[in-house]
Amino acid sequence: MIKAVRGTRDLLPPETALWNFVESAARDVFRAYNFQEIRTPIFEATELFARGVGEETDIVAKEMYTWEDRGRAASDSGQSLTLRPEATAGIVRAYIEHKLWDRGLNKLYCIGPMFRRERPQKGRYRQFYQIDAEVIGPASAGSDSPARDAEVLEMLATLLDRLGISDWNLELNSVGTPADRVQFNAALRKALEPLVAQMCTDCQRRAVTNPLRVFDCKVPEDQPIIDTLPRITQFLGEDSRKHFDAVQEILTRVGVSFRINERLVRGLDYYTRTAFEFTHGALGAQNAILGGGRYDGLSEALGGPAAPGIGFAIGEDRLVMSLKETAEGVVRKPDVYVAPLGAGMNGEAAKLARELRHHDVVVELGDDAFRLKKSFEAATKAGAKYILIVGENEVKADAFALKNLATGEQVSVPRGELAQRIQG
RNA sequence: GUGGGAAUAGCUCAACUGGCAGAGCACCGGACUGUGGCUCCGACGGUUGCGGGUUCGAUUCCCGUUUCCCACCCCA
Repeated sequence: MIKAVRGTRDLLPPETALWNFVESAARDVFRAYNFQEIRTPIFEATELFARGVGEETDIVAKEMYTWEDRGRAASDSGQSLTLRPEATAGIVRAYIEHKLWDRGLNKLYCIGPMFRRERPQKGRYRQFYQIDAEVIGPASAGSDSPARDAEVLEMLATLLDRLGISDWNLELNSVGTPADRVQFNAALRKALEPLVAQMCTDCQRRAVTNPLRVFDCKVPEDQPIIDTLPRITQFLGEDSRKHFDAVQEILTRVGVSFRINERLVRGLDYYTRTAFEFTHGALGAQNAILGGGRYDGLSEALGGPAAPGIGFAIGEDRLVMSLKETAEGVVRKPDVYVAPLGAGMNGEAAKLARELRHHDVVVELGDDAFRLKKSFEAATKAGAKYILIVGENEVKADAFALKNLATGEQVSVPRGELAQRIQG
C-alpha cells in the first residue's frame, strides 16, 4: 500500500469543515482591516530563502526541500529550487518584483502550505499550513509606524477571540535593530564567558553559535545564571525603545492584554524590533500558535528598496487543534434528502433537486433503486432535516410529501412552496 | 539529527508464562412491498505495520526496518 509520506497527512471530512471555518473567519477579519489576498508560488529560487531567512538559521541550514531543477535546453541552465518553508520571503520578493511600493502601504495575506524537513511531532508536520499576513511599504506610507504593529496585534486578538480561542497569551518583545543586536550579542558573549562552563551542554553550544538562544533554555539549574545576563532592552537604541513604548501604549489603550517577555527571541534572521508570539496551552511542546514581528531590512537584503514591514504566520494546524469547536458543530448538513420512489423517478427527483439547489437549499439526492425504508435510513445518516418523497402520486399532483425527520411531522407541499418551506 | 513509547478488523481496544486471532461500534443484508431513528437476527470484515531470527508452534521472545506518539532541537 502506498501511504502518505512521513510528516504529511490527509485532511478528511468532517475535519476539513473546521479548516474552512478557520479560513473563512480569517478572511472576514482580514477584510475588516483592509487586508487583501496575495498568492505566491509554492516553490522559489533557493537563493531567496538563503538570503531572506538567513543561511545560519536551522530552516535554511537543514530543513529545506531543495532540488536542482535541470534545464531542458542549452539556453536553459537549470537552477536550485526550494519548496517554501515560510511565506514572508516570497511576498517580499513579489513586492520588489512588481514594484508594489507604487501602491503605498500594502496589507496582504496568504493562506497555504509550507514545507520543512523536521522530525514530525504533534503540531509539527513536514507539510503544514500557515495563515500569513504582512504590512509592507515605503516608510513614507506609514509602514514603519508603531500604529501598524499594534493594528496587526489587535487584529490577531480579534481573530482568536472570534474563533472562540479565549485562553491565549500574547508575548511581546523588541529585538532591536541589527546594530542594537551586534552590541547586545557582544555583551552577551562577554557575560557568558565566565559562566558558560557551569551551564548545560546545549547552552555551551549556543554560547558559541547563537548566544541569543541561551534565553530559550529550559533547564532549571541554568535559570539563575540566565537571570543575571544582560537583556536586549538595555541595548535598544532610542528609536527602537520609543517605537516599542508606542506599540505597548496603543495595545493598552485598545484593551489587548500582553506580557513583555525579554527572553523571546526568534529563529529567523530577518526579524527586527517588535517580535511576538501567541501561545496556547494544550498544544504540548509546540505551544506557539502563531509568531511574527518586524523585518525592516528584509527588502533591502533581497535587493529591493527600503521597505519596513511587519507580519505574522499562524500555524493553522495548531490553530485547528486548539479550537473548542468540533467538526460536527460547523459542518453544514443537508437541509433535505430528496428520495425518488419507484422506477424511473430519478429524473423527476433530479429536476426537483436542481430547483431547490438554485434556491441555496443544501440537497442530498437518493436513488430510485432504494426502497423507501433505505431512503429514510440514508436521510437520517446524512443528518438531513427533511426528507422529500418524489413518487408517482406526488408527481401527478405536483405536490410532494415533505417530512421533518426530527418531529415526524409530514405535509404535502406544492412544488412552488418547497424551497421556502424547507428554509423556513 | 538524539532519546523514549507504541503499532492487532474501517474505528476504539482485548487475547494469562509462547498454544485455534476476539469484542463493542461502524458498514451491508433481513425481520418491515410508500415511512427512518429503537429493537432483534444474520453476513462481511485480518499477510497481527514490514523483513528476518529463535521455537514443534510467535500477536506474544530477539534483531532490523517503517510509521505514529512523547520529549530534545527548532519553529508555526
